[in-house]
Amino acid sequence: MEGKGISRAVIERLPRYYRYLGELLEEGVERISSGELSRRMRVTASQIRQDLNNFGGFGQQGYGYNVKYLYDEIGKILGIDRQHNLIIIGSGNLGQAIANYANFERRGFIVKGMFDVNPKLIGKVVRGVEIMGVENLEDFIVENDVQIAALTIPKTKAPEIADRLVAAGIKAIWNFAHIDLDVPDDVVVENVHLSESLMRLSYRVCSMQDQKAGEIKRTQK
Amino acid sequence: MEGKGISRAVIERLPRYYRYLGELLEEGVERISSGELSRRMRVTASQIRQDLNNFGGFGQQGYGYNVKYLYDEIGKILGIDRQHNLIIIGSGNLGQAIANYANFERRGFIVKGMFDVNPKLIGKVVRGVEIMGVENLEDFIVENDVQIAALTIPKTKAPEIADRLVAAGIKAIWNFAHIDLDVPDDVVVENVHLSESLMRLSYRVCSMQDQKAGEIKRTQK
DNA sequence: TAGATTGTTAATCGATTAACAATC
DNA sequence: TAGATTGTTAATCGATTAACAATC
Repeated sequence: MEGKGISRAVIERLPRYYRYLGELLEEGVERISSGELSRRMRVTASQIRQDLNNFGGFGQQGYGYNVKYLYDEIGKILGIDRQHNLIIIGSGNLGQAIANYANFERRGFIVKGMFDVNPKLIGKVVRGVEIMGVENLEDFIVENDVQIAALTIPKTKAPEIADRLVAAGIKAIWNFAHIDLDVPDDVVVENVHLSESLMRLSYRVCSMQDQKAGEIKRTQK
Repeated sequence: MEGKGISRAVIERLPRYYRYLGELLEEGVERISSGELSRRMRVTASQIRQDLNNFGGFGQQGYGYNVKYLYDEIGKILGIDRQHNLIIIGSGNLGQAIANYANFERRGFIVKGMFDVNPKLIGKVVRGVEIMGVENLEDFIVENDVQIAALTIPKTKAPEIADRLVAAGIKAIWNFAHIDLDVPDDVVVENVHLSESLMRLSYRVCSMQDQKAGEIKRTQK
């Protein structure tokens, strides 16, 4: 499971493979060929085989891939078989949504604690987890072996909290704040910039409209 | 503003440029060169100039780019200057987070309505918007000129609702359900698969650990 | 004018697709 | 064995970076 040398593009696609294999598993499908998976996922069979072979040969000539086996192997590659302790900083709607969701999905992600600065939220219990103030953040991280922090706080507060997280030895930040965080090389930051996603959507809607308008114009000529 | 021929990679980067220009604007910076922006954003100056020149020449030799002008132009390209009416289907924590956020950001996105199937939520008012049942979804879309629907419902219900949205003439779906939607070519789907984001995070944390373990091993030899 | 910096062409790099021998 | 399908190499395609003439 050598982590290096795997391109960003491949890693981006892995979770999607995992999801489709999970669906196949639920449907009771035992084996699948790259060709059939390619039709379902709307990617080329070549790409599927290339991607998987970054991590080893999981298939068998003339047979294809065993769904359960491949599913488990990708799970291992993604590290979903290991336990990840996480905390959520910012316990508003987004923080609570993530708490529900991370526990729900269960695959190795455990919400150990939730934090907020709002006194109205502190003390409230979400999915069995009590919301705490951020004063003892560092102690909590160390005592509970927390690896991942989800950051769902305003961008103005994010850099300061990120620094505290890093100092406390956090391994990764799941960043929902609308700002790029500056952290050491050995701390992973995974950004979810919803505003940027919405802007891309906007762009695509507009360019679709322009395209249609163009077509009409051409037809009328 | 020709929508076609622009590569996906460029579109992905546009909102980030917009965000950095917004920050510069707040800092009171009037002009910026691709070189200086490159240092801030940690991308190559070449890439910045190439990206921008997909849409026209916004700069001036020997001077650089006027921050306010470039900010506005990218806003236009992204379609943020136009008004987008949106609805949110699924009014749980995630739906409410989006409602707060979309109104908050204001840049042309207006939450016209919120929907849910849960009777406990129906009738509740979030940021001045009342949560409705999904019975009259289609009428609401037509009457309110709704272009975008955010889908924050379980994956089991998503395909059915997506079909209804498409039939009602929606232009785009902001999809938070953990499933790929099957819609006609002229309907835009922008996916936010949080589970996949979390898996990528997990992968990167694990491969970082493996990398470190490898380094220690090598040092000890 | 001289210096700075763009816009744009050319070179490089990496990712995707095609092809096919290996093999179950 | 014959057919199917992988694993893998080679070919193509596209995106990024470098270079530099144009020009403010």
